[in-house]
Amino acid sequence: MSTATETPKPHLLELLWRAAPEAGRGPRKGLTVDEVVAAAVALADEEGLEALTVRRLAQSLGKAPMTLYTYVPGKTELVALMLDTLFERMATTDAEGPGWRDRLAAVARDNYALYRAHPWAAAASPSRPPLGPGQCAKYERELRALEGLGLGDVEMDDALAHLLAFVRTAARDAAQSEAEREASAMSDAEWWQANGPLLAKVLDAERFPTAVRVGQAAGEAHDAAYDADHAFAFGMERTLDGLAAIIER
Amino acid sequence: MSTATETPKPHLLELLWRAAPEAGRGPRKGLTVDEVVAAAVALADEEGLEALTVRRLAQSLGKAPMTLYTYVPGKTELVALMLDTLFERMATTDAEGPGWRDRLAAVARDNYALYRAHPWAAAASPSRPPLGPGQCAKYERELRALEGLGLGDVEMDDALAHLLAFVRTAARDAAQSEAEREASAMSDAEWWQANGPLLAKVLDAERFPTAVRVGQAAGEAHDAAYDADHAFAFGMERTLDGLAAIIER
DNA sequence: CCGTACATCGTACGTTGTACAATATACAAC
DNA sequence: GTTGTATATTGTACAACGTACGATGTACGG
Repeated sequence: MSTATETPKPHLLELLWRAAPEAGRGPRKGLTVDEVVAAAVALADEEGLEALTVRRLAQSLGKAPMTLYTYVPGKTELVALMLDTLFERMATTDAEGPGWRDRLAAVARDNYALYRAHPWAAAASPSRPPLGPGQCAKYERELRALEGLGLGDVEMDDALAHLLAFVRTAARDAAQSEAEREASAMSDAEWWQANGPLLAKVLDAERFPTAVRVGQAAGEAHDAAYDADHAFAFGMERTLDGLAAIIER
Repeated sequence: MSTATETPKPHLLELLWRAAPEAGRGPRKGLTVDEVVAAAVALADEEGLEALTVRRLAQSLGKAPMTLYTYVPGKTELVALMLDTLFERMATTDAEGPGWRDRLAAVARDNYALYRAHPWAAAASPSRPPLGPGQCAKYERELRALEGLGLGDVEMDDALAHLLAFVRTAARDAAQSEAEREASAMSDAEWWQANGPLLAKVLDAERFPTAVRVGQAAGEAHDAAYDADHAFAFGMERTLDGLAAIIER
């Protein structure tokens, strides 16, 4: 009881910063945390977040499922680790001009590209990501785009969070509508043939005049294929305009 | 083969508009779609989306689990129905002033209130919700706040989608951080005691000068309790400012 | 009055994350 | 060199999920 050798399970923070105690007794470890995380990222990239199961991941590493719990306390922590490595290796581009707007636009585009390349990340990432090295470096780098604009520290954090939340949502919506279109057995024509009559009957222009008019215009404009990217482009300009209101005052 | 009596399973649209064929043969139905949906909404309201299982829902209705599949083709369609009834019964408030900004602010606040009252809806609702009667009425009503401002039809749709996406994300983040705080076994003090030393060691101000300064300021300003509502207030003003750029031009 | 369409429901399958206990291994201490 | 122990690995097992399938009973159309 009192002499029980407590093996405190590694907290998430220790894993993120790779601050494991490095014990020496017992058999050698056949893997590293990085290998597990890398395999998980590869699997999620190729087959999506729902294909990332403990069993599949263990299989891809040539181990039994339960073995992974030696390296990671649970699936939640695994996803956090995946996200942080993604942030650490994130590609960045230079701003296209000297102004704050160019810098923030580059930040937005880089994040959008990241989430489009790894759709599982947009779906998985929580509002406040865990404070790993990758996240911290990203936060530092992106905050610099807002430095020297006359904003207070709190405003800088608010502004960045606002921009990043928009990008993440846009990417998530884009990936989702893409997945829905792929998963849908019906083509657009088939869907319209099946549901068109009912829709026409029920969406009369007297009950919903504005909705019918605007909805039809929007549907024709972007034929649902480039819908998501258009929404991102529109939203990014609006978001930057919104930030301009507190920057250029 | 050719004379096979095909029982076409009801499409989602028919369910949303309650356009079921109303067959007369066989035993009486013991429930209605509305009763099932209402019970599902009540269950999700009280215990969250993850507690909404077919078994629990059937139990709350006094039926066997598989019985529900008589009324709804699957869980996906059930959630769509839940969302549409939520939209149909959604409470709206009047704008606080005569301008477009007051109208849009009212739309944003109404949506935020809806998603805060029914957190599962913010988590479940897809980017493009199904075209049920509730969704259509909501779309019509909210578009009217954008009418007569000189925007094109496509721009009106873009602007509304942009605003609603922001609100949904803000509400989702708010609910998530609230849930995390409740689910966390540790209090803030405990967490800090456990992770503070490592964090202090690893977050040195030389590697991350801006991040440390801004992060500390942000952390102190809103002590994580009213964080989410603050983010909504800030983001709403920024979003409206962003839309102003294309409305007041 | 009968045949059939349909509501109801019990059972079962494949899937998930992971708790638990058994086994094998390699270093620390003597 | 031997022994004790911490630990990596793994097989089995559990509870929960959505839902496919088939049996059973009911009530209306012919």
